[in-house]
Amino acid sequence: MTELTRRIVAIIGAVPAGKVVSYGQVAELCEHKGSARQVSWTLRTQTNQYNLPWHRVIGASGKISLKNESGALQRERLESEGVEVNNKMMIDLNIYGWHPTPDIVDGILRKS
DNA sequence: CATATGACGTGAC
DNA sequence: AGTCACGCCATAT
Repeated sequence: MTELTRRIVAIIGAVPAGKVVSYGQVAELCEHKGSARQVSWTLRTQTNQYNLPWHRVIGASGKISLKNESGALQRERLESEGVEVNNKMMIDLNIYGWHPTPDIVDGILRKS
């Protein structure tokens, strides 16, 4: 696995329940701004092996990106931990967005 | 090596 | 707020 993938897994695994992050935000926290698509690729391929809280990752606009059944499942899992999702699959990032401080992020990346 | 493919992001309108 | 055209970048083929 590449260094970027390792970091993405570490960051996503550290998102607290009841909070959400965007794909691009995860990329930025990994010091790979602009690699949002790699975050989605990682989620699609590595989720099972690392038991990641994939449902806490959404689009930058606050909208759940998955469609149909997968999206419905993501919504259920989020609501079950207290995150409000409106009828347009949108989440208020001002309330549920995760904004770790740089030192926290540093610890996460260093520890893994 | 050339294209295609995304669970994306952003600016323009 | 919603659409669109690009830009982005690791993998896949």
